[in-house]
Amino acid sequence: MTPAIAPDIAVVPRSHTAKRLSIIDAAACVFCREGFAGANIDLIAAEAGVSRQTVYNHHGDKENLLVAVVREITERINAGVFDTLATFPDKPVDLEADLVAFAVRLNQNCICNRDGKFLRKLLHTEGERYPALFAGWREDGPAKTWAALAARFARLAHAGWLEIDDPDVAARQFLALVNADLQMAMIFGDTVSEEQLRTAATNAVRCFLRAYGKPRPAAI
Amino acid sequence: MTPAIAPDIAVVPRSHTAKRLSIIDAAACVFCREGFAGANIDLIAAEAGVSRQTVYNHHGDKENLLVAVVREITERINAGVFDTLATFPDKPVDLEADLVAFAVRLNQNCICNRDGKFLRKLLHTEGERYPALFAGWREDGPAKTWAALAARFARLAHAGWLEIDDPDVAARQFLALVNADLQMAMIFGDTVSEEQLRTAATNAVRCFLRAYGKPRPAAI
Amino acid sequence: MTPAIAPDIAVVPRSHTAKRLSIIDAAACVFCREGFAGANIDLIAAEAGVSRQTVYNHHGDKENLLVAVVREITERINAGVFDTLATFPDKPVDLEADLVAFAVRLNQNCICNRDGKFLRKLLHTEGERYPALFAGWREDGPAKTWAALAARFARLAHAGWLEIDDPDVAARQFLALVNADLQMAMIFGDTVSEEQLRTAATNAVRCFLRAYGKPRPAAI
Amino acid sequence: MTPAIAPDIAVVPRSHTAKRLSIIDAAACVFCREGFAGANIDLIAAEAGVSRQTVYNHHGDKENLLVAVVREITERINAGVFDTLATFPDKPVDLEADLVAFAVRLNQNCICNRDGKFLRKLLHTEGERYPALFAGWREDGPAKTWAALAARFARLAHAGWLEIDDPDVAARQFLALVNADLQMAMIFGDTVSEEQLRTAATNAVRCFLRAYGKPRPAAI
DNA sequence: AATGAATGAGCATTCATTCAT
DNA sequence: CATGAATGAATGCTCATTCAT
Repeated sequence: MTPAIAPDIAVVPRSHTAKRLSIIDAAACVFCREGFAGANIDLIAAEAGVSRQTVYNHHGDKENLLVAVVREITERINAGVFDTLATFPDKPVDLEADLVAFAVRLNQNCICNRDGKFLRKLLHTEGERYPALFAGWREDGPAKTWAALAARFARLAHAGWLEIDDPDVAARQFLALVNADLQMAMIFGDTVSEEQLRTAATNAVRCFLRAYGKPRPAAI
Repeated sequence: MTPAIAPDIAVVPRSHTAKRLSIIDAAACVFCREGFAGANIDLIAAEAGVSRQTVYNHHGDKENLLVAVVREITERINAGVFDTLATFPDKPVDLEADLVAFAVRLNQNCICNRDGKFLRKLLHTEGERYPALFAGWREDGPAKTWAALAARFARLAHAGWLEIDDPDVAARQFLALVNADLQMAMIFGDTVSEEQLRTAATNAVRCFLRAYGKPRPAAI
Repeated sequence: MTPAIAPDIAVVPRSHTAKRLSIIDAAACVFCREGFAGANIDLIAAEAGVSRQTVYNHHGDKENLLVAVVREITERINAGVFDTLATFPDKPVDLEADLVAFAVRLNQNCICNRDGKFLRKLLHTEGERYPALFAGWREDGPAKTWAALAARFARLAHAGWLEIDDPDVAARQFLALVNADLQMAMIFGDTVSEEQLRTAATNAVRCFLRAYGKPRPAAI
Repeated sequence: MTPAIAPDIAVVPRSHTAKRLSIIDAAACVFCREGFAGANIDLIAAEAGVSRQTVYNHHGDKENLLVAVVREITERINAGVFDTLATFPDKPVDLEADLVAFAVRLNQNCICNRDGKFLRKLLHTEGERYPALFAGWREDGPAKTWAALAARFARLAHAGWLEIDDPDVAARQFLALVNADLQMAMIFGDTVSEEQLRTAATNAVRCFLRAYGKPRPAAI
């Protein structure tokens, strides 16, 4: 009955973790759609494919479940943002093209994807009521990613690609520009095409470079 | 029962309209704080200083009340935006200073005030679920205000103050930049100081002008 | 619309108070039958002939309802005990007969009646879990009634009818004897006949007088 | 699976019976604390140090478990009472001292101990609802112990130590007096000191002997 | 228009009980 | 025998909505 192959050792925990994850995903989905108060635990359970009891066994409480969801999502988002930040064009060939590609990745992987949408909605619906819920995210998320992005801009400035007074401000502005054309779509849940992503990124980067770009640095 | 004397005509309707307004204000407040599902009609009634029945007499239904709230708020917001747009510096003296003042007004009167916050929250919490609710706003709001702002930019460009390819894009970018520094504060309901408003506007306008400004047009 | 006759003035409050009382009575009944945990608020409401909401409007909470029940019952019991104490034979003609009559009244009006049964059951089922609930009762009930009864015995002793060392002990013993024959019946909710009451009282008083009675005091 | 060697025979059954007992003890404890309806099988299992399944394996049902608890406790109580009855002073030297010692033992071993408390609570909480549960106890318990005690008193009376009309009544009264001073403490679960026990017993016996004692019989 | 009650639905949560591993 | 999940029924409580006064 118990085969000798290793993977099975992981079977029970896997199903456990898998259930945990599917619960959190379903909960995120329902919380976003209906808000915390409007979310129905039975619906979450059904959407996760588990019984109501399992939800309670795993998370004990609706509020607890929200906490777990926020934690999970913010962790994923943070990880995604840092991954994407790592693709920032430190030694660009064609700065505009590189920044556009970067902006597209940012939108695709962090802002316009499922998790990004969840986080944004949760922030707006519950951010003011449970600030503590998002305190961790603020510290590990924006506080650090904005600084990291600012550092990249500062390096580009130092290398002669950009002309920037305050890299922090520039970083926030870059992100604001990158989102400028997509906000409405995301609020109403419209699906965003690749082309829209690219256009938005291009618009943003062009504006950004008109503001802060320098006539390409002297090549050595 | 309805006497013919004038005073009464004023008294009853006034209190009627006043109640209507206070109900809508209270409802807006509670809907934003608690979300539609979490909002309690008794609480709204209490916060409006009227009885539950009066709420039903006026609006008939929770959903109806939401509709009324959205209508009222979007109307106010739209009016405010157009009022503020009217203060756009068409014939600027000091373009940067004029744009900064404009941006401050925009934030102060349309985006960071009570109604702006309400609309933003409602958009995020209910926008995806009841897109129809906001269809009117989209048409009368962003669609027109963005165009109007784009037209102003186009005129400035034509007058030699700006160098713009696509005024629509520039308008969206201007708005995005104006909000860049304040989003987090607004999500968490922090109070925003005058100075923060001014700094945010200054940052935004500087970036915008670095991107699209021209060495002041030749004065005649 | 408002008739001049007095009774009507009391109509609304009456129904309110009447409902309050019927809720408490029903709750007492159900709490005793099923215990606090087993009591079903819907059942209480039904038994009281009101809607569930009315129960919540009046008492807010299951626990609160229990508190109200205990308060009401202990008040009634205390009042009944003091009323009965007032019938204690201070200047007896036939001491035995007088004490028997007193004991019968005590059992009938305070111990074997509905309220007495309720209080006893609540004491046993919830006394250890919510001692605070009954703190008031202990102070205003036993503490005072025992003392009052002891005082009566002391006076009888002083008048030469009894020979008592410690009136407090005697009072407790009198009560214990009065109940000796009825405990089992009350635990199982058997109905107690008048005759049983009288026999129990007679047995108790005979024992008590054999222990503490004096060969009738010298008549003047 | 079940080896033929003796030790195992002892081990498995022992643990089995031990578990059975610890389940019943835990159940008794929880039933008394929370009442039947409020008792949680998981809690009982945890308190017994076994798994929920084991509880079901042993007793099959919550109601069944209650039956087992009542059976066990009443058996223990009955056994205890008869053991104590066996220590009744049949040929007393100092009747008062002997009866006091007997009363102390009675309280200590049968009434104020864990089982006594459990039985009393169960009687009050479930006695009226499930009279059948306690039918066995009534027959094997009070019916017999009261008779046995009455017989002892009758013998003492015959031997000239007591003067009693109805030994049954005297037996009930003795028990009532013995408990008079401790009821309140037991209802609220207060711990009862040795001294309190002795005082209560002394008070009771003094009263009893004043009522029924005779100037010590002439020694032969 | 306000107040209090009622109705009926909904929902979070608990729990007894069973099943598979 | 333990663990964890599942099922299904309760149950406390809230709430939208209506009605009567």
